[in-house]
Amino acid sequence: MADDALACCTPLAHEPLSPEAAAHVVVMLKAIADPTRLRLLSLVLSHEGAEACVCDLLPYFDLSQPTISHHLKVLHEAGLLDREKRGTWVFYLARPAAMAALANLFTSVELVG
Amino acid sequence: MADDALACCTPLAHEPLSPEAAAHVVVMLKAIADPTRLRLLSLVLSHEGAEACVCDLLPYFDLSQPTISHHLKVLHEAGLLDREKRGTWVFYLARPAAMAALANLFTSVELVG
DNA sequence: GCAGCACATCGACGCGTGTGAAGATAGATG
DNA sequence: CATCTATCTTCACACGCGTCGATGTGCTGC
Repeated sequence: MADDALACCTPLAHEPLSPEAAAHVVVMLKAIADPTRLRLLSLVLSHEGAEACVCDLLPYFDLSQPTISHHLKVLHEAGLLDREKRGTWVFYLARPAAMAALANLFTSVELVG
Repeated sequence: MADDALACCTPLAHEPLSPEAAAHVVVMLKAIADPTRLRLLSLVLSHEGAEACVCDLLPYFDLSQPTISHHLKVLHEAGLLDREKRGTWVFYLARPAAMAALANLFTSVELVG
């Protein structure tokens, strides 16, 4: 599912997005269109090694642990973060390809062609 | 309001986004995190002259005119589209600066610095 | 095995939001 | 002014989603 999302990101300005393509892209956009999730993504991206465990992220929010866990799951299922279990801890890792796909969405056609 | 949105888009990976900055960015992201609005934006961007009137856009959707109008308003208020009235028609114009701001959000720091 | 920690899942609540019907506005035309 | 067209606004409704408390799972150490 995550790979599908990466494959479908032609620039918006290149040609009208089909309803199907739009539905695919929207999964990623909905995931980051939330203040908490956007900050979580930014925290992971700018953290050392572009990875962080849940316990690293919790202190930044006035939210319960289940809520943070829920948001991380959404980011993971949208293909924006990878999940890796190490002993007791669960680490979330940035996916550079997903970032590149999003950036490409908003690239103007002139710069590409 | 729209200009604020453009000013606040440092790359997500550069440093952890503050709650305030996240709230600003989310306004734009929420606007495009909807299949209808994403397609509307793509249609305007890829339309001749990067502009289109409401009547140009309606045929692409199985939605009522007020609903399309509502979505265009959301895109306009998020600073993604400009509005221009010409006689009976209302044209919506792409804002390249807004696209660039979004692209910059997902730019990795290595490529910038 | 048992206690404790890290994280995920479940169920429920309340608010935000996409949608359409009906009515309002504003410009063009005669 | 009367009428038609293009578009926006208002109101109401249903569904989605962010949130939390309680509970479940899985690993660690004693």
